Amino acid sequence: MENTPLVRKLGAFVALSDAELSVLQRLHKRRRNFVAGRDLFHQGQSGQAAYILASGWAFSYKILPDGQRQIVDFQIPGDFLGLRSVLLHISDHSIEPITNIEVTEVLASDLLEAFSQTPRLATAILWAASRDEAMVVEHLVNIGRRNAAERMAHFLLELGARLALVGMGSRAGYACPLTQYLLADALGLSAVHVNRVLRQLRDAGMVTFREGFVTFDTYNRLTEFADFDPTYLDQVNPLLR
Amino acid sequence: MENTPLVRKLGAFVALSDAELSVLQRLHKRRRNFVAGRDLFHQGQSGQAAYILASGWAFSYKILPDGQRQIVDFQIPGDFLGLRSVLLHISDHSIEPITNIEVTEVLASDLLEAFSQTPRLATAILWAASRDEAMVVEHLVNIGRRNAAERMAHFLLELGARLALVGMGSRAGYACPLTQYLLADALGLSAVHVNRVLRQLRDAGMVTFREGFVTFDTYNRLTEFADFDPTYLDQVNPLLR
DNA sequence: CGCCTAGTTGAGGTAAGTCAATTCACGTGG
DNA sequence: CCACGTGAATTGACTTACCTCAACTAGGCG
Repeated sequence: MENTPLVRKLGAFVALSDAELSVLQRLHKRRRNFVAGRDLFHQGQSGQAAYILASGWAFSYKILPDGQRQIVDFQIPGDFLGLRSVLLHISDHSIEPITNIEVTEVLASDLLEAFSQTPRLATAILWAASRDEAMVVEHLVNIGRRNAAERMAHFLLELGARLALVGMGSRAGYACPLTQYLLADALGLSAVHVNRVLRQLRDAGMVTFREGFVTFDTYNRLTEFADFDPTYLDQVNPLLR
Repeated sequence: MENTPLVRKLGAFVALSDAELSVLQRLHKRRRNFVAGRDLFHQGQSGQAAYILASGWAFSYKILPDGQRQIVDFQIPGDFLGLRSVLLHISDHSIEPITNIEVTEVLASDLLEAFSQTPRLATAILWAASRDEAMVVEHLVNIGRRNAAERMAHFLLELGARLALVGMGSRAGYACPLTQYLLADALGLSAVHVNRVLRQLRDAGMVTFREGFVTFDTYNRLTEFADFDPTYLDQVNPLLR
């Protein structure tokens, strides 16, 4: 019973007691499904519930008035969807499933109430939110100061490391349902240039992204090229005991 | 006694009881001063304490191995310094004061202990952290999808709105100690281009940044040009009562 | 007085964007 | 079964936003 995605995720941050686990269990109200391509919620909407992604892929993004899109992050199983929206009581971004997805719903009211019963839970959530923020910061550095090829390499490595943490990837590579258009909007590039950069990395013998699979040809050379340091992703042993 | 920067900030998020206020008071251990230009802490260092900025300006940044710098955000009075570092137990970024600054120190251990005494405090901190994250997300959109002039305009407006919240600015403008080099590293531009863009905005009659003062010449035209929507900054009335 | 930092401007280079055409896989309907 | 449309990937030709290098000015300070 303890092996829901949420328990696994938070357990990595804070050692949870039986009492805390049972509070956590009661948070999972409903299991829901959403189809690929239809927004879970939209920027400007007020956030009533957050979700934990159980299976499938999604992405969070913002749309500019001229129609341009910036993807903030991709979500993989175990990740929160819309946690910030719940806390700020308004969504500053939209979330769209890439594949069909399964999620478990967490109501805002339940979450806040759970905090008062088990403060350590609040600490765990705060930890998870901080890790999410650290990822966004790394994306900022990526887009702000790296060129297109380094950016792509860094992105593919980060995604691989995150997938490896949930058993969906390794140093060899991983299955990846992202299109070049999605990559473009995540990396602040044009789709055409994404294509050229992928070819460049492939020709250089570093990574190959073909037909839904990312293959790391020379992992070490790639990490050096991209200046990839996975520290910010590490789920160390529980820090609160 | 209730009017420390931290109390003001958190009180905007969560209505705090007398008991909670007194816990909060005890958090403020020491008042410290740091001089301009010397790092408060450095990336890779383990975070033992966070600070609340009482006066002066600072910025958080990351350095790449080739010496390039990406500034993640600027901190003004009332902002946290290194909150994420404390929670992740390791700093993923550095912080440097721009001016001489005064801060109050909050020890990590005290903060976590306070959570267990007053869970609503944890909620308030989580709120504050979410707002910080929302700002970083907006910076990501800014750098990823806006051109240099829009980026600059958006940045100056955001800073103005934040300063207005703490009584240090208005729609007319504000005092601003940032150099063009700092702006460049925050916006992912070169210092030379920052100079040109500032001239362009000045010539267009939208903003003037001269000798440490930002003056909004035509506030409405500027917000439209930059697509600036301050929702993500708004400190609405306390949501938890 | 001379050095240093911040700002300013010009000339020329380049990384990445735009526009456009082609291919391929897939699904859908006549 | 084939015609057709649609979305994704690919590649070429051309444009451009921003960068780099470089020179010069002005203020602050030992």
